Amino acid sequence: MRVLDHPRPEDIRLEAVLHALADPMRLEVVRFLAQAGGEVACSEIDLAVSKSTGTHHYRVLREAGIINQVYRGTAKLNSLRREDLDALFPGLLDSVIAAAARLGTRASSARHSG
Amino acid sequence: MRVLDHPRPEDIRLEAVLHALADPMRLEVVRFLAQAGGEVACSEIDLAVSKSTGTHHYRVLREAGIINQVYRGTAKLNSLRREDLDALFPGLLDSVIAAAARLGTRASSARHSG
DNA sequence: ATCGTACTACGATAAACGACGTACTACGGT
DNA sequence: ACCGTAGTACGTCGTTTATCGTAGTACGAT
Repeated sequence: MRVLDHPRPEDIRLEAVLHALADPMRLEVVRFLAQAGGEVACSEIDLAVSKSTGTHHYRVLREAGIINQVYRGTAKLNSLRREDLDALFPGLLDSVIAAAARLGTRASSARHSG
Repeated sequence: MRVLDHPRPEDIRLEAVLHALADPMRLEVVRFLAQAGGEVACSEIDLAVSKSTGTHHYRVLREAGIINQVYRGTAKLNSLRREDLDALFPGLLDSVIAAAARLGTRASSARHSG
C-alpha cells in the first residue's frame, strides 16, 4: 500500500524521460529537487496547480524514472535519481537542469512581477 | 511557398525542444541527421509512417528550433541546428543524441508489427 | 505541355494529456 | 476516539497529439 513502484534502471526509457521533462510543472519540480539536493516533500514545492494535478505530475516523473519517492509519516519525499540517470544518459539531466535554471520560470509559466 | 519559417534562437523554448525530442520518430530523425552531419532530404530517412505523418514530424522539429529546412529543387533538405542549440542548451543535444545512438531504435520501440 | 517525384494542406479520428473537484486513505498528535 | 495534515483514486472535461488518406502544389526532366 505505502510502497511505490519505481522502474529499474534498465527499464528507464529515453523518450519517457524527455516526455516527462517536457512540461513546465515537472521541469520546475526537477529544478527544485536539483537545487535542494536531497529529499523534498511534495508539499514543499508550491506548484500553481491543484493537489490532484500535482500528484499526477509526481507520478509521471516517478514512472519515467526521474525521481524517487518514499513515504515518511504523512509526507512523501522526493529526490532525483541522479546516479541512475547519469549512468543511463550521461549529461542529459545536467544540461536540462542547467538550461532550466538559466531560463528560470519566466519561459515556463509563472512570472515574478518586478 | 519556398521559404520556411524558423524560430529565432531567442524564441526557442526548452520545453518545446524536449517535447519535440520525446517522440521515437523525431528522435530517429535527429539521430539520423546527427550521424549524417549535414543536409539530408526527407525522403532519405525512412520512417515507419505515412508521408503526411512524416511531414508533420519534420514540422514539429523545425518549429521547435531543432532542425533547419530548406528547399532545393523538389527536395527539402534538413539539418540540425547544432550551433543554436548548443548555445542555448549546452550539452543537451549531444547527450540526447548520444543516448539515442546507444539505445538504437529498438529500445525506443519505433516499431510495432504492421 | 506533360509526367513523375517530393513534399504539403486539409479533414477526420482515436488516444493521450493536463487540469479539476470530490471523496477517500494513512499517519501523527491530542 | 477524534481531528488535521498529506497525499491518492476516480471520474470528467477540453485540448493536444499522432496517425491516416486524399487531393493538391512545386520542380526537374522529357
